[in-house]
Amino acid sequence: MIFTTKAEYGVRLLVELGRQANDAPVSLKAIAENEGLPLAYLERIVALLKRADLVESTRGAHGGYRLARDPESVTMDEVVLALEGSVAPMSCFVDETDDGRVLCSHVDDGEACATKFLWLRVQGGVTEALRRTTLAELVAFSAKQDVAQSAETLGSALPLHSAA
Amino acid sequence: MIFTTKAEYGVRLLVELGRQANDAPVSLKAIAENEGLPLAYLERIVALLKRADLVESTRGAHGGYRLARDPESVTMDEVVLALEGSVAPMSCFVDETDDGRVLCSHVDDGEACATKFLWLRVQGGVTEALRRTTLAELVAFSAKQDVAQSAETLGSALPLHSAA
DNA sequence: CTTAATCCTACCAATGCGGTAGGAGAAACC
DNA sequence: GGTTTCTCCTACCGCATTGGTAGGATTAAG
Repeated sequence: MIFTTKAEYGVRLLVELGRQANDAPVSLKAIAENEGLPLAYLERIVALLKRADLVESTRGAHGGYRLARDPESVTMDEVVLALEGSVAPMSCFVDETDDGRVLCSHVDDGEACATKFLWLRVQGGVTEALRRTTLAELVAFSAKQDVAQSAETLGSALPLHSAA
Repeated sequence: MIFTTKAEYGVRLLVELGRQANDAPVSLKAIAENEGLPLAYLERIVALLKRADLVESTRGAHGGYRLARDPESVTMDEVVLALEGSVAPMSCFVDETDDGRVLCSHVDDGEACATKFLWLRVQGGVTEALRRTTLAELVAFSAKQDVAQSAETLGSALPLHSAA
């Protein structure tokens, strides 16, 4: 498994916030009910997003969370970094270098890892895929799915659950 | 963490076998000592590789393992699939479809996952990186490292404890 | 001052991972 | 034929992490 539910729930949370057109804060309780996720667990997850300045919060009644930045500018690699810590292909990749880029620890014990070469490629593939996906894109996707689904459940003749 | 030590050790094992020029089988004990890995654990790992027809074994004294195929033709996505089961970005990706391609389980409970869209991209990035890396490439890389290292530690230009 | 929300921290069960132990078969070599 | 050296197989175990809960403090609206 590459990611844990932290990433899953955290991204969903952000998408949910992104769907909100106005800038009124959304309570975690609403999101938890909407997505069917445990509230107490979401609280800990949203804390990670806040620490990374991806969401803002207002406390007290009628409070909640809203996106701190334009969804277009939020790329998934920052999001996943905030949620999962870092994307390390292998346990020997200790997270040293500032922003998620990690390097192998046993560089030269005996023979230099041929595996390191491989894992670096994999890591590149993952971070590239994450970086080229923005929150806005996911929000748009989710909105499209909504349309498709309501059409399908209503029995109309509109495009089905395909992407286009 | 994307991969466990199964992938790490398994790939190393294959590289070690690939370094062997002749077709004489190599014992796990030799590999374990060479790489500093626990023998009993390697036994379980190599069983996965054998089940996937990536290595052949001969039992008894002077027995051991050898590659079952040309290293050029062995891509890392088969290897990792054999070792790790499947590369699933998220726990909701249950491995159904034959060869490692996995799909999301909660396709349409409430709203169709925008996250699924993301994880599929990530999975694509990983498998693509794995598929374009062959065992032969890793073996060559490891050999190159040997030369560089022996030159550096000995100051001479002779091969060190390499296969030949 | 009650209510609804964010915050914070400690706790807990289950799972999986890395590793060990102890053998049982199979082939080479004396 | 027996010993040695391997592959094979299965059960076990400590440990860390994950996913989730509990309980409460703080803050602000009404």
